[in-house]
Amino acid sequence: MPMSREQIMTAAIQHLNENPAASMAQLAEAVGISRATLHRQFSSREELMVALGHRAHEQWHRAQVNAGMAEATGSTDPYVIDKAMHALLLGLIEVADEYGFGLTETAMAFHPELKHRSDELEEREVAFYAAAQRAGLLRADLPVRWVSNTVYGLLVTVRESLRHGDVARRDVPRLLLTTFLQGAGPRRSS
Amino acid sequence: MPMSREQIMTAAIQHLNENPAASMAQLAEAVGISRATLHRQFSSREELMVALGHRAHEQWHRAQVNAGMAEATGSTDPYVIDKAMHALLLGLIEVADEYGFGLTETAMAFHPELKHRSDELEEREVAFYAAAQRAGLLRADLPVRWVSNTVYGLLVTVRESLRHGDVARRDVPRLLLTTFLQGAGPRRSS
DNA sequence: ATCGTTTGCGACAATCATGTCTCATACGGT
DNA sequence: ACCGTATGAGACATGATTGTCGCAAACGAT
Repeated sequence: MPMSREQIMTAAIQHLNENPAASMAQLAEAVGISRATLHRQFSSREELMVALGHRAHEQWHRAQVNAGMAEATGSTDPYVIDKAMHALLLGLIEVADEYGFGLTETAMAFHPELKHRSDELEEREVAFYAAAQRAGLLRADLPVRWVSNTVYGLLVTVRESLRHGDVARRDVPRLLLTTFLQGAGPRRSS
Repeated sequence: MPMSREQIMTAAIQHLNENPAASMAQLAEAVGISRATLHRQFSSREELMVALGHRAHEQWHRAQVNAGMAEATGSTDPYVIDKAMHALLLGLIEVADEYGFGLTETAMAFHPELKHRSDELEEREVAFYAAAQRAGLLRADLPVRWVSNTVYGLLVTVRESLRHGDVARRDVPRLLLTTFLQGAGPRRSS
């Protein structure tokens, strides 16, 4: 049975997470196929990268959908928005962990098609954070794009912490949520 | 007068912040010198990168020193530690902005010498954050390395926000400090 | 004006990743 | 067992980058 594109992509991503600058030859070896076969599935390195980016965006989008982000954005019920925000952040942890190298790799942002899709997804998320601000769930004195970039930065934090083994995987949701919402300062007396 | 190594490095960094994958030819052009002259100052690309990494580490170290981090680490006076933490974060903003490409570029972390120095600087900072935890200035329920990585991630946030023009530069210190210490959640009733 | 140094320019070899191609082989279904 | 297909191995051309070199021109100080 020929190794499917999906299988190749999964293995390629795992290797790219360790060595983002891996060559096609290195990727083929990591996947366990020959360079020729890799080129038969992805005619160029760029095509592979775009395919990976596309799949990462699908995952990202799925995290937004699964969290009910769109509906929550149109809602004014703090409970609905809060629940969506928690679910969204938990989903983003998975994406950041699986496609971590794409968080920082600049090559992904060069392709206009990928950049457009990325901007689109980010835009929806920004709208959601704005709704969370209106509902009083997020500080309203922060520029909403700063909030969005904060989530991004904290996902980099997650990735680094897991890469270095600084924290246990099961602790990450709690760490991310509390750090995002309460910060690292001491809990204020309520 | 020959263009000094320092001048070359400054111009090179500015260009690398825009295009982290720039070739020696592109860097030479950006600096305003010929490729041959660039090679006369830095015999190899690796030497240039190590020199840039070394300078970034110097700046980082300077930020720690200027903040009085070492003394504060040995202190138990919350005021001293708090003052140092604020100064440190403000200093790190400068470093992250100037050497931003080094935040994400993996090439810098491959050279053993640079990695060693980086680990050393990070270790001291971790010790400082631990002191801040003991003094009650940072949450004690967070792994100290998570705290350190949080600062790192928020510096990525700073860089992205400035790159995209999402926030004004003068607002960054306040945004970073309040986000780090209080998070993005609504201010708790004190 | 002259001399020593630095620079830019162009050429050069070497290396590496990419993309294409051929061909023999192994595999799978019938 | 047979046949079509996918695969692996390897060769090949190509392009980009790197690092080196030589030489002529520009520059600076005296």
